[in-house]
Amino acid sequence: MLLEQEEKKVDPRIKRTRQLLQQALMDLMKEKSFQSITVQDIAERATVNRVTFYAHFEDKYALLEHTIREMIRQQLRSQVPEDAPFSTESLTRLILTVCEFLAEMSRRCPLPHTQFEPLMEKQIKTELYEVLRAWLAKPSSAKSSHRPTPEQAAMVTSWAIYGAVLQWSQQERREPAREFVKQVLPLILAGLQLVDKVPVP
Amino acid sequence: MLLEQEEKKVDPRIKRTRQLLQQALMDLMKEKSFQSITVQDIAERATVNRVTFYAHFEDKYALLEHTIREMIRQQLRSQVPEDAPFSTESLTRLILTVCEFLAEMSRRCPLPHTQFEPLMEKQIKTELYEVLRAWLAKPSSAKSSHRPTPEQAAMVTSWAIYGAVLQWSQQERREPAREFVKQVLPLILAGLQLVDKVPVP
DNA sequence: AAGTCCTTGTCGCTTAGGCGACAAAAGCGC
DNA sequence: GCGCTTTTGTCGCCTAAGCGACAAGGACTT
Repeated sequence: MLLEQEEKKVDPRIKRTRQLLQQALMDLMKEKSFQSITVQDIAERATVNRVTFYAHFEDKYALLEHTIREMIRQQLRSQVPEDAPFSTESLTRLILTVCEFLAEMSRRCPLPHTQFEPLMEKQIKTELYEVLRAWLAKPSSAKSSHRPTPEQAAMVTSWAIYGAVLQWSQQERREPAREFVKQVLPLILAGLQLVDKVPVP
Repeated sequence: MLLEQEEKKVDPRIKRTRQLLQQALMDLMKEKSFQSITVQDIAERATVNRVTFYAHFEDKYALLEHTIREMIRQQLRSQVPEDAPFSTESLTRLILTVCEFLAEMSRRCPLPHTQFEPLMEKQIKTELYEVLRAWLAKPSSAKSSHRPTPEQAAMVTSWAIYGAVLQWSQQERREPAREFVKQVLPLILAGLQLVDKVPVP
């Protein structure tokens, strides 16, 4: 209700420039460490003026944040089609996607990525929260006390999911992701079932 | 001498826009026929406004011309490093590249491409001419009469090469490109050897 | 034939992006 | 410490790109 007509009339040049910048950063990070990448490098690679960079992002850290956010968002949305109905299957895919994302990131940046782990955590949880809130908010129109609000449930669950996946991803001998998801799914589901109208499988 | 400081101070936005447009056209041609592609389609794919298209090209035919020209240029330059010294080996690579290009084009556009064959012919011969002229112009500073000028030789040779390769590419049972090049190389070379300072192998 | 729909070009006006230049702040060798 | 280079931000001025709207031509249906 409050946020409705988003991403409508954005100047296409702005969209393109941001796209170019974040693509440039992703490309560069395959070649060298984030620290050694300069704003100049990014601008050059993106075929964009350095000044233009600053018109869009505070600094390279802000761009990194935005980039990671977009990556996780796209990956989540591709697996969970925006307004899909809630189901244990959707939830499974959701958790699985986070597994793959974290595994991919730790594979690609073995050590140096420890410094932007908090950043990733923030972005991933935020996106998880958005998906979950959208799921839970739909059927709940009746106000029943003694039940958590969809927002509360979404918040708790997003933290729970991230925590579980993080632990999984940090094991050096980790089981297959599918296996892991099967094990933690009941845990995650337990909290959700307290919310109004969430189906019990 | 006359044309020296080319491609220096071109606004990067212009370069980028043209690049985007020609990339968009190439992508679209993998999906549908050139005739059925509209300016709108190209602009959309390139994330560029339709009006901007007209600021750069007369119509889609002009873009096609420019695109083909860039494609053949890049392919030639990648095989023959700009100011490589002339040698039979370079010449072989040159002819081979034209073979591959024409084969690729006729493979990709089996029938519909007959209509822009003249267009391709023009662009390919022009680029061939440029490469050859650069080769032949280098050592020739002594003016000897009764010998063709580098420009004449380059012109004749570019036509000869294109003609030979075209005939080869239109055979339905054609020999391997390398085989073919070996056979016609002496023919091509014969004319070049009349030019000052061209080494006889 | 008249009807709609789409594509093609072209027009001002607005906005984002490119540029040169600058000062401030890091790096870095010595 | 001290120069030296590189990087970082920030300033106006200029130019390319986006937009809405428009007329004019096809193409296709009825």
